[in-house]
Formats: sequence, structure tokens, C-alpha cells
Amino acid sequence: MTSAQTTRKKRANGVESRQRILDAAVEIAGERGYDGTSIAAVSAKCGLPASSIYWHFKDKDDLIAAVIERSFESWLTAVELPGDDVGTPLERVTVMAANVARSLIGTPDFLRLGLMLALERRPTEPRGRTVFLQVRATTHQKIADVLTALFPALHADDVDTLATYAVAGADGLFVHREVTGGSVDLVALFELHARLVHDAATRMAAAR
Amino acid sequence: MTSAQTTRKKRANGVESRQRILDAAVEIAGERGYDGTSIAAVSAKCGLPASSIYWHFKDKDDLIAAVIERSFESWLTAVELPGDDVGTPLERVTVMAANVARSLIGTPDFLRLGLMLALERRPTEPRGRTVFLQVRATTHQKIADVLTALFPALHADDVDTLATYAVAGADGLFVHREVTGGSVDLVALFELHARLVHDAATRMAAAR
Amino acid sequence: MTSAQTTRKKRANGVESRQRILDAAVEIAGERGYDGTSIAAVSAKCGLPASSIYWHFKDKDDLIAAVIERSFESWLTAVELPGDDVGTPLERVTVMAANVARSLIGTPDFLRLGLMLALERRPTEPRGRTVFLQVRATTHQKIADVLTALFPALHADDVDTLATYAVAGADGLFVHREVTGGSVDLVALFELHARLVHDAATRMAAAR
Amino acid sequence: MTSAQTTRKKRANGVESRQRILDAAVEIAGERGYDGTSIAAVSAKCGLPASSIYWHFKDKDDLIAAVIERSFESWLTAVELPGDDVGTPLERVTVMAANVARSLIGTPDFLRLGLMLALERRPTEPRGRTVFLQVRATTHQKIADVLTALFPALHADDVDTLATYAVAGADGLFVHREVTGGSVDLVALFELHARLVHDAATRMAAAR
DNA sequence: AATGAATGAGGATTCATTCAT
DNA sequence: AATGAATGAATCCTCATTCAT
Repeated sequence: MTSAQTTRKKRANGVESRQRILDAAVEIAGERGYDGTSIAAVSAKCGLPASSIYWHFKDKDDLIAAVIERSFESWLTAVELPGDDVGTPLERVTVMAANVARSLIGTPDFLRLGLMLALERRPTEPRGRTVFLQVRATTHQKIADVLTALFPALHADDVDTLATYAVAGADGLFVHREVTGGSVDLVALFELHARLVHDAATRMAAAR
Repeated sequence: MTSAQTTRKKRANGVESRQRILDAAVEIAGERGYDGTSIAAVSAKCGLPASSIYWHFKDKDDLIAAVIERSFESWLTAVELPGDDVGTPLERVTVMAANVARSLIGTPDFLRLGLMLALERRPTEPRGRTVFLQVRATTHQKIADVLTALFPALHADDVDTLATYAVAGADGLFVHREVTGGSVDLVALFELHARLVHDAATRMAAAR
Repeated sequence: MTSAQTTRKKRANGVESRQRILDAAVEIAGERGYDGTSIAAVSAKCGLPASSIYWHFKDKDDLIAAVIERSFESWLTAVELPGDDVGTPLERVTVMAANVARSLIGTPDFLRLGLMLALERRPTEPRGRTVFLQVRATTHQKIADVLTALFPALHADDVDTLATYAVAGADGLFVHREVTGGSVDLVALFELHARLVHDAATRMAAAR
Repeated sequence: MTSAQTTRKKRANGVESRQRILDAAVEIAGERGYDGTSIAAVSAKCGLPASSIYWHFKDKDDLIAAVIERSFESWLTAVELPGDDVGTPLERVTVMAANVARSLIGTPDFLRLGLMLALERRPTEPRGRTVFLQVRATTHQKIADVLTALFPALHADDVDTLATYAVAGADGLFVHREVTGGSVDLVALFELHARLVHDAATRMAAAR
């Protein structure tokens, strides 16, 4: 018992340090991007010496990738899943969009850092960028699945186009909120976005 | 004649040097962002020593701001103005969107750098960011003007919302193209975007 | 034993490195002043890379302040304390002055750097200047205490004036020695100085 | 006539530029010393480009030397010459000291810069330092002359010692004023200094 | 008499990273 | 599991100076 606790305590310390580092790194990287995130700044913010960061992470690239991974997970947690499959397609799509908007307001670091990484073109691509793009592709697929479920008549190409448009609109609206410093009704804009996508899907489904 | 010109060219041509520096800086900053743009890299690419860059620009911030300004101007030049005011509103809006899409494919540096600057939160805001946001606000206004002209029945609030949505969609679609490495039909996506905004405007104009 | 010590010595001896840096910095700063003391020069003299200096000192200002502090302490050590309280006031004052003169000959860095810092007026006052002025104020007070003890009849204002004059004379004579390159009998001049201050004190004490 | 005026005008412009440069340089060098005086700073303060400074002065060393020379001259002008040779030796010496004190309050740049140059030890001695030391030697001689005139019985060695002490005291009191930020009665301190030197001279003259 | 432009050397400081303990 | 110390490369920027005009 006691021995088990002691062992756990020690290991838990390691885990806690790792968390402290990541907590500091998300905050800095979410605001300053890859280059702007210095190990020294992370060290100062989390209270652990720089060399300790290298005990937990192979290098800066590894740290940033871990940041993307963890902030994606916490963002996933923040997105409230839609309840049961009730209501019209428009209602369901609108609720989903509003939920995403609210999650982005509460946890903006993930997408902000991800977009910064996505826009940069550096000689050796950071692993964090790859991770973000995978997450993005997954999201695209999920949206495509929802669209297919709601509009079975939709052609595969159109589903893909609409999913792309849906993700792009979300990114753009998020950027708009970042730019205006938060003084914007992101939920309303996402709901408008959902409606336009819904209408387009309806029209496309009817057209074929 | 020619000899005199040749001789003159070598030394002390401030305007040309400034252009050379900006040419190098647009390219680097458009790919790597603010932090990623080192004066040494710009110096290496333009051939002038770093100290000469400081003759033409007060500091790095000043340089980046000039980059934004100049690349915005060259982007403006690249956007082909729509011909006469002919065709239905949908046709006209679609043509405009396609033109913007084509200009972004040809001159992506302006928007890529601008978005990177817009997303970053640094202690002292770079002047380039301010410049970009102003340009963005101007663009928003222009779109609002076009919408008002095409849909006189539209309420002012709706015009603002739609212009915001139009800009955000453009940003998002641009990001998508950057992310996918250019293998996407940006013109088609912009045309779809134009159509959805047009439909929304029509509906909103009828609703009031 | 010895082998273990030898092996240990090589890496990571913070205290010794700090001393090496300070040793180099005193020498340079004592001769060249604040601006003339480049981190590169200190690095070259102490053998540690410039970046290591920044491990031990926050910045150049911090280094110079530490130099002032340490050189003041070693100067204090160099000033032989006067033995017992024996002899006439004149004798005792003269011995003190001679001791100070000898200490300044042996450890001139402290006062030379201090005076350079004191004379400069820079936008943001170096911390080393503040430290020096505090040390100076303390010295002034000690002299005032001695005068009060030796000449109880002396008015407080006169004690202050005489202490000021005593310190100023010491500074001026030190400057004279620095200017003439050491070819001057500083001890004799300090003894003359002590006698004149003594006579003035005697006269002032009698006058009230 | 007109031609002469034109010629004069042109030359006068050159002279005026030189003065503007020196005006700026005295101010900066008087506050920041040799290293702290950058050509760029002088250029910014006088409004002329850096290259123009090099038209008027060979190099930085030349400029600083000119600064010392000119500020010495303006200091000389500021020292009110004592009227006729009337009054007791003590009265005459006291008036002289008070005059010097007042001139130093009004024109402190000369001595401040001079002392900074005097204290620094740099590999190649600045010409300004040499100039200052010559001026200092001249001053020493003048004081010696006055002392010899007032106290004919004084031995040459004692005259030299007293002149040295007189100059050193003046330097030290000036430093004290600089250190305390001007909140000190420099005239009173100089008068005390004069009296102590006078008393010492009287005693020495009697002793031999 | 003056200056716009250029330039190489050097300024302070921060970087990501390593290593012995 | 953690860290104090070290380090070479890179950072932005200023330096004194030159030179063609």
C-alpha cells in the first residue's frame, strides 16, 4: 500500500510537471506561434528549468506537437455533443454549428495555433503542423458523414465540396473573431453559416 | 549615353535598393511570418548588408509594415476590376468572387502574411498587423457597398453581417488552399461562396 | 581523492565561474567605464562564452552593479582599520587618511569606475551608479561620525560640510593621481588633506 | 560688395554648421562621455547628416577634441576675472574661488567631460584627453603663479603641492555637485576650500 | 559645402540544446 | 525525475566611417 502510493506519487510528479509545461506552452504557443514560443519563455511561465523541459520532450518540435495534441483533446471535450438525432436537418445542423462556435470561444488556442502552423511554410515541416492537418482532415470527414446522413441524395463530390466549404467558413469566422478581439456574435455567425450550407445541400441534392 | 547610365547605376540608388529589400522581404515574410523573417535572411536574399536595410527601414517592424503595404498594393493591382455593370446580381457577384480567387492564387503573400499577423498576439502589436486590419476593414466596407447597391432593400445590420461572412469565407477558403498545397479549385469554391451570399442576401431582403 | 576533485572541477562550478567573470569585468570596467566594457571583451578575458555571462548576470547593467559591489568590498578589506583610539585627533585623522590613500593605490578600480559612473548622465541610470552613490553616502556618514567623536563641540551643519569636503578632497586627489599616472605621493597629499580638515574642524568648534 | 557678401554667406554657412555640430556634441559628450557619444546621436541632435559631420571633422576623436577645446574656451569666458588686485590675500583668493564655482555651475560640460576622459584608460589615448590634461596643467600653473605672488616666502615645492591640492579640491567638489544633482552650495564649499588653502600657504610660508 | 547611401565590424542579448550530476 | 551550468549560433540593431555625387 504505502509502497504503491510512494511509487505512484513519484510518477505522478513526473506527470504533473509534464502538465505544467504543457499548460504554459499552450498559452504561449497559442498566442505567439512556433517561432514566438521560446523554451525560456515556457520555462519562465511553468517555473521549471529549461533543461527539465528537455527531460519531458525530445525537442521544441516535440513540445509543440504535444501542445497541438493536448489542446485538440481539450477542445474535443469542450464541444458538446448534440443530443439525440431529433429535429429537422436544419435544426440539427444549426445546433452543431452553435456548439462548435461556443467551444471555439472557450478554447481558442487549439485553432489559433493550428492555423498559424498551417499558414507557415518552413523548410522542415513541424510535426505539429502535420498533426493539425490530420485533425483537420478528420473533422472534414466527420462533417461529410453528417451531410451524407442528412442528405442521402447528395453526390459524393458535392458532399466533399460542402464539407470543405463548411470547414473553411468555420476557420474564416474564427479568424474574424480573433481579429475583432472577441466583440462579435460568433454563435450567430456560425448559425448563419450552418443555414447557408444546409440550403446549398438541399439545392444540390434536388439538382441531381 | 548607355555608359553613363551603367556607371551611374552602381552606387547610391536608394529607390531600387528599397525595392530589392522589399522584394526579398515579401517572399520570406509571406512564407515564414514575422518571427521567421530574419534580417540576415532578407539581407542574404537581396544582396545588401543588414546594416543597409536599416538605412531604408527604421527597424524590422517598419520593414514588415512596408511589406504589407506594398504587397497589398500589388494585390489590388492584380484584382481585375469587373467590367461594366451588366448582368444579374448573381452573375456580377460571381464574377467578382472569381476575380478575387484568381488574384489570391497569383499573389498569395499579402493575405498569407496578413493572416499570420492577425492571428498572433504579441505584447507590442506589430504595425504591419494594424495596417492589415485596416486594409481588411476597407475591404469589408467595399463589399458592404456592393451589397447595398445590389440589394437596396437590405437592412444595414444584415449588410454588415453578410459582408463579414463574405470576408470570413474568403479567408477560410484561402487558408484551405494554402493547407492543401494548391490542389483545389479555388475559383469554383469562391463562386459557390458568392452564390450562397447572394441567396442569403435575397432572402434577407425579402424578409423585411 | 585528488582525481575525483580534478574531474569534478571541470564542469559546472557556478561560484568559480561567477568569480572569473567578475575578475575580468572589474579590470575592464575599472579602466574603460560602462560603455567601454563590452560583454565580448569580458568573455574573451575570462574564457567563458558571452552566453554564459548571461547565465550568471541578468544583463550588462547587472554585471556592472555586481562589479561595483564586489570591488567595494575588496576595497573595504584593503583599508586597514586604524588600531586603537590613541593619539591626538590630528594624529588619528592623519593615520586614517594615509590608510585610505594606500588602499586607493592598491585597489583603484572601485573608485575609478565609481567616479566614471557618477559623472555620466544616461537616460536610464545604471544600477551600479546607484550602488556607488549609496556607498559614497555611507562613507560620508562614517567620516561625519568620526568628526563628531573627535570634535564634540562641532555643530551638525559644520560636521556635514567638513565630511563633504573630506570626501570631495579624497576624490579630487585620487583623480589627480590617475591623471598623472601614479607619479605622485598620494599618501603625503592625503595627510595634508587630513591636516587641513582637522584645522578647519578645530577652528569651527572654537567659533561657536 | 554683393560678391563679397555672397562669399561671406557661404563661408558663414559652413561656420554655422560647424557650430551646430559642436553645440550638439558638447551636450551629448558632456553627459555621456567618449563612448556614449555616437555620431548618429550628434547627427540627430544637430539635424545634419552624419556624413556632414565628417566634412567638418576628421573623425570622432577630432570631434571630441574640438568639443573639449570649445567648451574650455566658453568656460574661460564664463570665469569672471577678479577685478583689481585689491584686498587681503584671503579676500582675493576667496573671490577667485567663488568665481570659479559660479562658472562651473553655469558651464559644467567642460569639466564633466574632461574628468570622464581623464579617468578612462583606453588603448589609444583620445586627443581630447591630452587637450584636457594640458588645460589642467595650465590651470595648475596659473594657481601656482597666484600663490607665489601672494606668498613670496613660499618654497617652490610647497607652491606645487598647494596648487595640486587646490585643483584636486576643485575637481572633488565639482564631482560632489554632479553627484548630488546640484542641490549643494558650491560657492560656499569653494570659499571654504580657498580659505583652507590660504591658511596652509600662510603656515608653510612661515615655517621655512 | 554637403549629403544619401552603403558597409563591415561589433554591440547586447536570446536561442535551442546538451551534459554532468 | 530533475537541474545548474554551459555553449555556439543566431537574433536585432548600432557603430564609425567612406564615397560618389
